[in-house]
Amino acid sequence: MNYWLFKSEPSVFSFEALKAKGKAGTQWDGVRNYAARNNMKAMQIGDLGFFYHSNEGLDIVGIAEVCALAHPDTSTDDPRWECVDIRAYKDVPKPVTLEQVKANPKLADMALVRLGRLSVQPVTPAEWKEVCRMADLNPAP
DNA sequence: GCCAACGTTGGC
DNA sequence: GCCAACGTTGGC
Repeated sequence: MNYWLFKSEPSVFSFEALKAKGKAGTQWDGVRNYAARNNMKAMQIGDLGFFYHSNEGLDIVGIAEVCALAHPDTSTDDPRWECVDIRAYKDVPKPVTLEQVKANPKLADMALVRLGRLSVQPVTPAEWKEVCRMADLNPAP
């Protein structure tokens, strides 16, 4: 099991929108960045990822579950781009803001802080546990 | 709305 | 293969 973080602008696709997709979830399309794509290719069914709202909110609002392995992104003809499918796993009881993440020394190396623009990021088990603790999600899934 | 950071593109 | 120009992202 690996942990990840998915970024999305809520005005384009929010966690609420993901929940509305139900168990089938949706393909996480539109990613046009090699590092982000490589992260998706490394994902396995059942992997979990934080769902982060960028631009508005600036907080981790929920957890998503990978429900299909990387496959061609149907939103483009370019065969380089692949994506996984994700579905909503659960809300976090208390959203964790970027400000809180930045203020926590344990999370100083998180990609969210260091690689601000990467849209699909890996999260270490230690970071996962810490953010879950901050979100009042005990035990961490 | 601005601007910094950074990834990608394309000319050489 | 380098590097300058450009476009996009995302925090503020």
